[in-house]
Order: sequence, then C-alpha cells, then structure tokens
Amino acid sequence: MRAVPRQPRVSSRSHPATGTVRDRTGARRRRSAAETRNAILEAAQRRLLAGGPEAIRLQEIAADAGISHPAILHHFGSREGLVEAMVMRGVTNLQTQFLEGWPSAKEPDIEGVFDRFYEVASRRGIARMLAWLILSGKSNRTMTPNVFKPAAERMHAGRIRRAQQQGRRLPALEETLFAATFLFILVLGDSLFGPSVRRAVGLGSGADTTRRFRRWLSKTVELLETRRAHS
Amino acid sequence: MRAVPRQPRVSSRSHPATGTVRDRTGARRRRSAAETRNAILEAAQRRLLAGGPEAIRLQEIAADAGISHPAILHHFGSREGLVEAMVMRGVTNLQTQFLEGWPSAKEPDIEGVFDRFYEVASRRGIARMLAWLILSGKSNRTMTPNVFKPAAERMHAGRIRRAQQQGRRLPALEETLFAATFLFILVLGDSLFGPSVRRAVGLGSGADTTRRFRRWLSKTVELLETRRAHS
DNA sequence: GCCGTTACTTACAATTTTGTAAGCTACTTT
DNA sequence: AAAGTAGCTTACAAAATTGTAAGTAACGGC
Repeated sequence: MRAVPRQPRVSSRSHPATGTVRDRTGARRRRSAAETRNAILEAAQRRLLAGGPEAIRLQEIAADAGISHPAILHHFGSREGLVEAMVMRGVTNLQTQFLEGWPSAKEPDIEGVFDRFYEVASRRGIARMLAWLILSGKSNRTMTPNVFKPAAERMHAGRIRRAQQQGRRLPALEETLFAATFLFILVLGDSLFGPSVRRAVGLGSGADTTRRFRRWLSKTVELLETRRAHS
Repeated sequence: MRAVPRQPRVSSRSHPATGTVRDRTGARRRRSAAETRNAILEAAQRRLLAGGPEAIRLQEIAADAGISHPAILHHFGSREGLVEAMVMRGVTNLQTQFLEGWPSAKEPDIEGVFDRFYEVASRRGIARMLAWLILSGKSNRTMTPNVFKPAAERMHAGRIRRAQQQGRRLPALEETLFAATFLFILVLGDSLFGPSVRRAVGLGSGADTTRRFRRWLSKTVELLETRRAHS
C-alpha cells in the first residue's frame, strides 16, 4: 500500500493480454460494469459462506470471477468497499425477499412466514452474514432497522386486528416486540447453529431431520401464539 | 514461513533483553509455562470476542500478554495450535460450568438453567466462539457432543421421571431432543443475535431490556413445557 | 471512422503476518 | 555448585495480501 510514484514503465512486452473474455465465436468481449460487479459480489458471498470472514481474499475472489484482483479494486475502490457492497446487497435481498411477502392483510400464517424467512436466512446466507457482521463488530452501521422493524410492526398490527375481531384486550407493543424478537432469534439461531446443535445432540444433521424439526418448531410457536391469545 | 537455514549470528549486541518480567521488588521473574499459556489464551479470546476471527493476530495477542510473538509459537507450535487450544478451553469451560450445574435430581428449574446457560454462553463468549467455528467451517472437529448430548439426555430422564410420577404417557426421545435443540438454539441465538435484533426491532439494547426479554422468554418456554406436559 | 471513456491487465510496492534460527538466562535437578 | 532444561527474546525470512502505476483495447457517441 501507499506506494511511491514510479518511473514510467520501460517495457516492452509486446502486447500484454487484455483481460477480455472470449465468447464461443472467439471474438473478444468485455462485460459491463454491472455484470462484473455482480460476478464479483457473487463470488465474494460464496467465499464468505463457505469459509467465513477470513476467506474474503481479493485474489481468490478475482480468480473465481475470472478477472485479476486489481479489477476488484477498480470496481469497489478497496476491500472495505467490496465488503460494504456485499452487506448492502445482503440487506436489500433480505428486505425484498422476506418483507415483501409478509402477510399484511391475511391471517399471519406462521408456518409460511417461517418457511420464507428460513429460505432467505439460511439458503441465501443472511444468517451467516449477520453473524459475521456481529462478530466483527460491524453490525452497528449496517444492521439497519429497515427489515426487522417493519416486520414487527406488521405483526403488531395483525395482533391488534385479531384482538379487536375477537373482542379481546389489545396486546401491549412490547409484548409483540418480544415475540417478534423471539421469532427472529429463533430462525437466525437455527440457520446458524441448528445443524451443529442437532448433530451434537444426537439427532441426524440431514435434510430430513431438519425438515421435521422445523415443522415441530412452527407447530410449537403456533401453539404459543394461540395459547397467548386465549389467556 | 519455510525459512532457509541461516549462518550463525555474528552479532554482537552485548546482552539482548531476556524477556523476563520484573516484579515490584525489582527482581527478575519468569512465569511458568501454564501461567503464560493462560495469559495468551485469555488475550486471544478477548481479541476474538471483541474483534471477530480476523482479530486473532499473533503480534497483537503477544502484546496483550506482554510477550513477544514467537513466544506464542513456542507454546502452541503454530497459530492453528493456538486456535485449537482456545477452542478446547472454550468447550471445557462450557462443559464444566454449564453441565455440572444441570439439575439432575431436582425439578428442572427452567429459569435457572436459562440463566446459567446465558451466563456461560454470552458472558464467557461461548456463543460467539461457536458461531466463529461454524462460520469458518471448523465446527466438525470440535463441536463435540460432549456438552449438548449429556444435557439432552438428562433432560429426557427428567421428563420421563415426571411423566411416570404423574402417570402420563412417556415422551418420545425425539420430542425431547427437539425441545433441547430448541432451547440451545434459543440461548445461543439470543446471545449472538439478541442485542442486534432487539435494537433493530425498536426495543432498547440496554441491559434492562435484555433482562426483561429473557424473563419473558423463560416464562414463555416454561409455559410451553407445562402445556406440553398436559396434552 | 475518429475519439474519449472505462474495464481490465501486468508489474510492482508496501506492509502485515506467520514462522524459523540462534542465543540468553532463570529455574530445576542432581 | 554444575549442568541441563526450557521460557523467551532479537533478528531474520518467506509469503500473502492490499493497493498503486501505467498502459491497452473494447465500447459508445458523434
């Protein structure tokens, strides 16, 4: 880093390769900036999910994306910039993919919400990314309330509506926030710790056990919810 | 790494410092191996908890422990060795501090178990360490069933005993394992994600909110447990 | 068809980080 | 008390990693 200015290159090497990609017709091609940025982010996220934070290395990501590592710096400015872009993309993903499908008007089908959140949190790696953010102390800037807060608010609205319909007393806001926190923690925790804990406890860690456990879990939570409603 | 043999040092520098520590009487002192190993592990864990996996750097840890970085290699062989020792220590801590206090004969006071597990998992940083292990793909070797499995088994024994006393039908093993997994995931998940989620949801992230939330949580879980028992 | 822009490359620099070599001296053992 | 052991240091090496400089060619606008 902080390199000192250098003399103009004397070289020589007739024509260095240009880094362009050849398509199947043999013609040279250049990807658009957006295309490459996306490939880089994709590769970076794959690395992060597979090998953890320590696996975000410019060289390897560049290799995965089929470019040279300074190209990453060209697109993102610095490693830090790449990380930030990754996080932004992750949060946006979570927001659009999870929140948009939240049942705003209908009955809050707990199993459905669970499934959706699981899908986003574990398959798309959100839980791991959040965990990594928290571990490395970067969560303050990024873990915006843009996702969890609206979800909790919709949950509260739904509870109030149902309480009114059924003529029960209205639930306190904090109660709902606790319940929402409980749900989020459960899903995030399961996405991250679930497989290891199930193995450690003596359950199989296969997809089948996972499915059965999650079914058990959503039933349990549902039971809690109805039980709360009637007390 | 992989340094090539070198010629004997020609030097000279009359008497390099010896790395010994001076106590308050001014006399030189040397710590025992165990003492230093401990100081190193302590420092390493502090770094891990504070700055995440990327913060485990020999130089900084050495500085924290008041020694030079090759001393760490002297004691642990390699960075990997240090990491392994840290993990072992963490698991042992979890085992002794959590498992030993598990109510084996008495009524399974859920709130007490919760509190104890929380204490170990969050204050002593077990949740963060496990998260890091999982993120970096090291969990297979280390996340031994030595902690979670015995705990789950005791839980099952307790359930069976109570079912017999009350003349109910015996619970299936898988049911208990699911419940145990649920508990562990909840506590680990809360230790790691809890503060961020509570903040993101609009709850305060202070100690007071945390306490109230955990009380709510243990009541909720207790309710679940009794509810299950009566159905 | 020319021309500026920009995606991308090679070559290199600066620094960090793990690891090795060799020596010094406090402590232990006999 | 002499000798060996081992905890720890300084000095160095090798490699990895992020970042910079400068140039090249694909592309888009005119």
